[in-house]
Amino acid sequence: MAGDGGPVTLRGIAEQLGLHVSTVSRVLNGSSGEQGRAASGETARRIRELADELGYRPNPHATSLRTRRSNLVGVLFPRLSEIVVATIYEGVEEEATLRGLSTFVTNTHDDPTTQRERIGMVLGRRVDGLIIGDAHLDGAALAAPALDGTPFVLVNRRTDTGHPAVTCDDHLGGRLVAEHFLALGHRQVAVIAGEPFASTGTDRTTGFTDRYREAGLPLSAHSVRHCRFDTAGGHRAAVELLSGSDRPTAIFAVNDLAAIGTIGAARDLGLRLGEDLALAGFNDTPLAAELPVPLTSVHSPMAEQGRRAVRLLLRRIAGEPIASEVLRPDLVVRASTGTPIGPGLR
Amino acid sequence: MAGDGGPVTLRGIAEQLGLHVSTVSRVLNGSSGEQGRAASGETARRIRELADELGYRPNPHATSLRTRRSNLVGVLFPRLSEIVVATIYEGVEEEATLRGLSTFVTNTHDDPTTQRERIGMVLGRRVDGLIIGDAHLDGAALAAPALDGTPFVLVNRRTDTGHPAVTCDDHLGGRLVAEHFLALGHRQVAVIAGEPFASTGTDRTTGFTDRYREAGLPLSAHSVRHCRFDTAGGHRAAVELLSGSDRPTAIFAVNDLAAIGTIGAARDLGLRLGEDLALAGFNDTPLAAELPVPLTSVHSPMAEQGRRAVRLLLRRIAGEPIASEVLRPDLVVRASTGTPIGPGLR
DNA sequence: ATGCTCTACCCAATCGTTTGCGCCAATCGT
DNA sequence: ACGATTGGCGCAAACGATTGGGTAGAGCAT
Repeated sequence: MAGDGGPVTLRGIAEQLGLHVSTVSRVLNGSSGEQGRAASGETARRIRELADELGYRPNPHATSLRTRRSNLVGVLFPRLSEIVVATIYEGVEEEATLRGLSTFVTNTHDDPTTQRERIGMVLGRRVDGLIIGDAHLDGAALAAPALDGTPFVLVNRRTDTGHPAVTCDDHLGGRLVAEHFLALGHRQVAVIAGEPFASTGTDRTTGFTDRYREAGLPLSAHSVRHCRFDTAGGHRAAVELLSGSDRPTAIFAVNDLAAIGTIGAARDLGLRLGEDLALAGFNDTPLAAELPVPLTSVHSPMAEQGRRAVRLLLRRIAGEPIASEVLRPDLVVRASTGTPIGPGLR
Repeated sequence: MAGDGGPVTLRGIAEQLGLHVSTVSRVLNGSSGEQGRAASGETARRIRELADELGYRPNPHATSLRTRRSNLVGVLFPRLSEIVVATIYEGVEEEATLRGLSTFVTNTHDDPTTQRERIGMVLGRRVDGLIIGDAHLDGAALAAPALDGTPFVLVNRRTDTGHPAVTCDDHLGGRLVAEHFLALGHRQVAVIAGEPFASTGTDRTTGFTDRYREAGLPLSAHSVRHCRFDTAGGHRAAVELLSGSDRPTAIFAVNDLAAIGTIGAARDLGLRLGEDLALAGFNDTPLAAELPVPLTSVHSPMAEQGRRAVRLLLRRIAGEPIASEVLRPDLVVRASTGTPIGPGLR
């Protein structure tokens, strides 16, 4: 029962029991070694009993002030309204809760100024570490001097600057799609490559193009189109690709949203998916399967990335040596890549 | 330059300047009234100069401990991976940042136990208030005794228990769809109604059914199907509705995800959208426009709900009297509701 | 009786801010 | 010239928890 006269504190409990606050503190919070030495079994029992009768909850501000540990982590993402990101965050939250951490999550819209601002903001809140999901390949925002000292790990996107990261093996994902297209006999293909600063897009793209090059069918420069990671961006890019003279028979969109934009473009141009045009996306979002023509997509373990990022960060905070982790994707073939248009190629 | 020897504190600044920490505190933080009386203009200037040369950032734990105000708010949602929710959260975050608040946001999966747990968790973090986006109509989780004392407002969903809320006028949204269907001549219609505990679904449904009843065409009980707010749920419900004997010519799905599930079902049953079946969704998510057959949907101001919820909460925290707010939706007609199948009805 | 070791506690400093009050000197009113 | 202001600060007590040191008494051996 709270409300007897202000929130219940260690001191309140100590006074009611005629004990000293330090004794109560040790019983309620001390490392199990201390617990024993702090009070007799009987006293400890009385303390614990009263504490939960009163609904005692330690004041985190006081604890953090004293211990210099906040059990807070900052989480940065471009935009949570993208389902991929939101799903990663679900994993982050799940694992964080399990470990007694709370998270500040914030949208940076991939804008470097906002990124720096938000990093400053969470640092101001004295987080113990950060999980950064909006890294740009050049790692620019991570060079912020303010960051040094505070541990962080990347998730979803890596940088070229070698910060520890948990990612999907995007390069492999791209290869899987290429492999599939090749098996179907597609020789004229294109990539909707996403933003050039995001490793997800570029790695998936190079995975794909590498495989085609190995097959002796290198992609021309104009068959790789960058665009925003959303439906509108995918739509525009697809229109450009599909209205040229040498129209591709298959398109790899590096994420499902761009793929959906591509579907819109194909519709506008009168192309039938899986027949006139093969299309593959990435991330296997729940929508992929429900589309009128179900979408072939690369499945990536998103929530798992989030969980692992938390664990990795925790190890880093503890000062243990850590290494980046790469998770394995796999291809889910559906109707949008239709049937072979020619003999398989190798 | 941080790192000269621990983080920079008021005391550090005060000592370097030969002043007392209280003076520095007042200059840097005092209400503008205090600022003037705290130090001479010259002294104030020196303080401010040194403070930002050293990159001083007040320790929020110390401040919160002392002032009993954390500038933290807890935000509860069923799942952030739903785009509607994520968009509302973007509004929340934007406004919160503007007001100097930070947010803890958490997913409760609409599970009452988790809801209570998470409420306990954010309360344990000593938030100044909560924004609750996962309310159930019965308001059960909000009766938690722990909550009393901490101000909160609802967003997106209201309860029957009269807590202050910011919502879309869902009832009106449902009416708009009914109006549209009636104008197209649909007499046999059905609703995919979402979860029965969420006001969004039930209000949209009754808005719709009320209008049809007024038109002299009351819906039969089995033309209203509850389901989960996701594509799979929509799919199942649609299959049930569409494989019965008196198949509806138009379906109102109370959110876009359920609508997309319906599209999948229609596809499986060989029904052409906008021709054999009219379909309308709700929320006008970015996908709606890109679908092969663009989806008619009710547009609702989602981010704005989030922003208003923050402002409302702030007023409540300040002890001002507040009232619920209802935002106006509007209908966006696209190809999925096709052309009239008969003379318009009234 | 003396010294030792436990057990079961208590003491007090500390984390970094905020804020009511007090104090000294200079200025003002008369 | 003398008391009353007021400008410009300093003092110290909080806020609630943690933690390195006591210390008093009991029990034991010498």
